[in-house]
Amino acid sequence: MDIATWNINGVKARLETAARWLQAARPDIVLLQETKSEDPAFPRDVFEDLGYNVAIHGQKGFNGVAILSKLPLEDVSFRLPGDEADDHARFIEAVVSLPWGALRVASLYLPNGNPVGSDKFAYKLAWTERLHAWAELRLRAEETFVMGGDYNIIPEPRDTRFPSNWTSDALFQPEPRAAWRRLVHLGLTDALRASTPNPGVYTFWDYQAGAWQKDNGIRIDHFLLSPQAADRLEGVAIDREPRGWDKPSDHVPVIVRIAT
DNA sequence: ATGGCTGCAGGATGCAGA
Repeated sequence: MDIATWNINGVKARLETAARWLQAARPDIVLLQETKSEDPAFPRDVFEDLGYNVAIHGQKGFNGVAILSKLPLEDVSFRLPGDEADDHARFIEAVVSLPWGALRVASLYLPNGNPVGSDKFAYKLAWTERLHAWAELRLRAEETFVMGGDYNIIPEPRDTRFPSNWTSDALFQPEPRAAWRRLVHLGLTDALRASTPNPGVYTFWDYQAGAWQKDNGIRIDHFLLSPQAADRLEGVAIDREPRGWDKPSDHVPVIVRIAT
């Protein structure tokens, strides 16, 4: 089965583009970020008509995550534990049943954190620690899970065309990069890096300054897999095509293939 | 390039993104 993650930068602005991609790629599960839609306004029908069950967690104006699934979604929950005061819609998880057992999927939208040193940066680091705790708990339970989303972290210099452009940016600071390494060192597999060590593998290109045309990209959309999920990893792909369509998101889908 | 776009809320322009 194929599981995709995609920051679509506005579900209402991206309806045609999203439907076009879903019909072409036909993923079984899609983890969406930056839906930017309150729940009553979320265009469920469009995705249901394409054969998906829909679980959403949105808010007004920004953020917002969702899970689309051709299989029924069970045990849906909407919050990353660890801070009851956090009212950002950045996390949703659910479970699907497969012949070999339960697969947990999480769609996460990690805070951007700019500017460095601000409250937003502190929030990013705190959120990452909460994600670490969540992953640790699931690993201890030896669950089969995939956590996909917009991590807003450039893990290494090879994950950006021009590392020097990002030295002052929250996405490339030592602290979030260390947090990423701590996540991986828990025993999670960075699906893309299980496939290739090569540079030039990006998931985001800025709208500005011809970044797409110049291939001035960064890799910030990731899948981390538990050992049980990594054992079933059959392939990973980044679909750059929709970045070249009209009215594109600035991110493209990343897809993992999991053996059923 | 001084974020040079884009989406959203709201009804002008500011916030947020990365």
